[in-house]
Amino acid sequence: MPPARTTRVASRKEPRQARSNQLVEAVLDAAVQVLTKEGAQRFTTARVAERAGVSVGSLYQYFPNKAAILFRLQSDEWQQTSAMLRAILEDASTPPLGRLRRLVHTFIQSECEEAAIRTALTDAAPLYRDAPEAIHARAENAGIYDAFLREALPGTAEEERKLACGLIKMTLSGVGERFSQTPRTEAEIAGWSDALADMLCGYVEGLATGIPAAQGRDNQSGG
Amino acid sequence: MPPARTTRVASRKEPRQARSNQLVEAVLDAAVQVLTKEGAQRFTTARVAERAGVSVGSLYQYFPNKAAILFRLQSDEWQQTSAMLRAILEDASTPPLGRLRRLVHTFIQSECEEAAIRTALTDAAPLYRDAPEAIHARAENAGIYDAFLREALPGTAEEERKLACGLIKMTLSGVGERFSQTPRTEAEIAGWSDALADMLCGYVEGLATGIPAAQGRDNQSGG
Amino acid sequence: MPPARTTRVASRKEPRQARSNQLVEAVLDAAVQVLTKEGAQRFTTARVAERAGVSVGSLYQYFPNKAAILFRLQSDEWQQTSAMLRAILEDASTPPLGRLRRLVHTFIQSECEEAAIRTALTDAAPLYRDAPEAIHARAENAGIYDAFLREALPGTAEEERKLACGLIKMTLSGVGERFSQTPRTEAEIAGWSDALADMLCGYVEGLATGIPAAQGRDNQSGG
Amino acid sequence: MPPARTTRVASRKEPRQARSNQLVEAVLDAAVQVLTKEGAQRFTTARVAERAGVSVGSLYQYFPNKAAILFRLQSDEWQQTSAMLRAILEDASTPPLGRLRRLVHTFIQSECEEAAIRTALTDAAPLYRDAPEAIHARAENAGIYDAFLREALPGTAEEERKLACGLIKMTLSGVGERFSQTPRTEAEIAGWSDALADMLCGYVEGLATGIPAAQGRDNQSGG
DNA sequence: GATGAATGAGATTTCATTCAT
DNA sequence: AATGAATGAAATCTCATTCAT
Repeated sequence: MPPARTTRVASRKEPRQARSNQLVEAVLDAAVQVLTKEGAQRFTTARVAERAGVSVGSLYQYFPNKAAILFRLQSDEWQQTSAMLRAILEDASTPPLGRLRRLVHTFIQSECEEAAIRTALTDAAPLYRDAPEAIHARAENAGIYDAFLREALPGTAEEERKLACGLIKMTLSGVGERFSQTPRTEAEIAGWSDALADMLCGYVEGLATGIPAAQGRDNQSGG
Repeated sequence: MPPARTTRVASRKEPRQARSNQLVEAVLDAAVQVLTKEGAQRFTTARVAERAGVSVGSLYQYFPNKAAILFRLQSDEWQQTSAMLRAILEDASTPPLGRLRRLVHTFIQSECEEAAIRTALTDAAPLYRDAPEAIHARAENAGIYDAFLREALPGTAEEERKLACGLIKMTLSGVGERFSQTPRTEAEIAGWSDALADMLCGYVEGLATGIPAAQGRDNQSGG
Repeated sequence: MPPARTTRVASRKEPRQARSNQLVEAVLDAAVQVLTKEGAQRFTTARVAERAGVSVGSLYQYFPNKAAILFRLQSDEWQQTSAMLRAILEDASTPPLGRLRRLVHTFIQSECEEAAIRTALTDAAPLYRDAPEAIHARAENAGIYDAFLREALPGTAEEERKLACGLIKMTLSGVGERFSQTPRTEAEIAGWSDALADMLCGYVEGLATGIPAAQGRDNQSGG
Repeated sequence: MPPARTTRVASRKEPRQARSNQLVEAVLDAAVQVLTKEGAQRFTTARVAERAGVSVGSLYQYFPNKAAILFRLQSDEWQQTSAMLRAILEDASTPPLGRLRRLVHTFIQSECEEAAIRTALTDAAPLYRDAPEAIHARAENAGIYDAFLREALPGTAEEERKLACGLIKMTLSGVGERFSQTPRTEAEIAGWSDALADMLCGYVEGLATGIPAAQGRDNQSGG
């Protein structure tokens, strides 16, 4: 990969009424529309400005460059996902694996609903991916998973937990991304979510019992 | 998403002579270099031709457009992966879950080795993704997984097997992609591969015993 | 002939401000210069922009593509011709054949004056000819001729008049085009115009008297 | 118009068996096909060579450049027209105006039949038009017309005859070109040809009687 | 004589960004 | 603050012609 002229991606001026600046909202809305209706290839500042009903000049008053718009969109997505994660994984009224299963269902469902924008954002990722803000943002929800696993697997070693955290996270987002690439029926979503939850819960339970599903390891017969 | 002007992506002429093959090879080599050293954004036909030491015109004699070069790269990747899949999953001398575990290790290892080019190809995917050749190519190794699961889970219903196939495939590639995004040590690779293999083997074994790791399901206590 | 990728040829934005109009005018002026001084072969957007003293980008802000510039030039030509046609053929103070004669003179004169640009535009015709706007524009002055002939030949059947309309129109433009291909003196222009007018007036008069100059028809002796 | 880098357009080597060289014929056939099926825009030497089943190299052994192929096509057309002209206008067994009428019918008919190739050749004209060979070739059939008019209008002055020659020629080719631009039925062809013949015969007869259809002249009443 | 791979100038068009108004 | 006209570098792709084999 290239030295990646790291584009500064944070908003140029923080609009005084955070989140409520109409222009910023209009631009972000328009950006989503352009992205989903025209694709990442045709995502141009001119098109976004036009659809937002503002001038390019105004657009550039709040976003230092094109990447910043995309990053902001992605940021919002991440924030929503974070909130969902937190709401589900921290829900003490449900046993841990019940939460994990619910998380899987909710996450896959939302991935399918947002497939269009997510695909487009992924396509556009090279434009904002390497910005420091993006790198930082991605690290964020690691903590939520960790707290969850700390609760689900009380006795586990730090290292092992970290690894499990990462694996669950990657599996969820990787499968979510791929699964939602094709349009899905509600039944399909439910079926796959259950299967994925089975897999993840099985994994976590294996860790809990200390007898990891070690089938296939060299010293084992494996099925 | 947009109607996606589907680019034809197949090679322009089937080079038979040594000279031409050299040119095609040179272009593909150069393409990999440009992609990994400069990134998908700066992947231009002019740059590829220059680095290959040929003229743009020559390049266009063998590739109808830029997407075709990228697709060819991706195609080769897929073919290698296919071969690996087949070699490992069809190895009758190893018990099924042993093969699955070996597959995970080999796959993750290779993902890490090829991380740079794979990331770049992913970035460039919008350019060739919708070409009919690409769509067809992606469907290909489904059969290998299916045969494997048919052997590993003899009694399973068609539908259930299909789902498991898809889930394993998506998990493997999703986790592989995400894991290899950061540079990894050999130890990390081994550790994560084992964890991922544990998860997948556990899942398959669960299917085999007919007692899916149903923890967390609504009618269950969940761990 | 080929399916002819029909280029949209209408102006990109309707320039309202003085500044923009200036730019459009500059481009059109430059286009005429390039066309006449360099020929249709060397008529490129870059050259036009350069001669107009604007950037290519600006040019493309007002014309969606090269064809649109040419079409606009042709359009203007057609409009001028239309106006001339109308002014002459609708002039009630002159007897019909007098008007026809005057039309011939004026038309041939103007064809000779604009020979250079007209030839160049003809050369470039393949670029805009098939655009819907062009097809529509060409049909326009048919009405003027028709009204004229209705007056000159009151008793004639619809069908016959239509044919005469077309014939006169084609003769005028066909001869005009060919005659103006070589540089001409004023005397030549006058002489040929008179001859052509003689021919056309004779033809119309023949239609009027109902005794078409049927010489040479199979049942006739023919001179 | 530009100084027009006058391309030498004559064949590079006169193939020994004049007109019978298979390669030349194949190329010319292919050229016609490419021109009519793909249009002047897509008329490339590569395409012509491919359709002719020869290599570009071979093509360039007999034609010095692309323009030469087109010119040769046009030349052949002109030669055919010349032959037709001569056959009809020199036919002593028919009275002059009868011949003229027959010429009109035959010419218009053939224009309609060859519309496709003629349009394409016209589009391509800028490529060969200015070559000395082309300029010379165009002047050729003037003689045939002149001899004809000398016979039809024995007493006419040199100058007047020259003018009439040119006018008839331009009218015929101009109307033929425009009329054949739209597809026509046999009935249309017959009807228009008669009308055009009426006009031309009327004109010639007017010259013969010495009382040119002077309607519309300033000192006349004009119908 | 024939071939066809190689060339590379050149054409069209797009788009992020600036800055005068 | 807002506008949107202007910029011009850069990207993709074509094609007439040559020349080594």
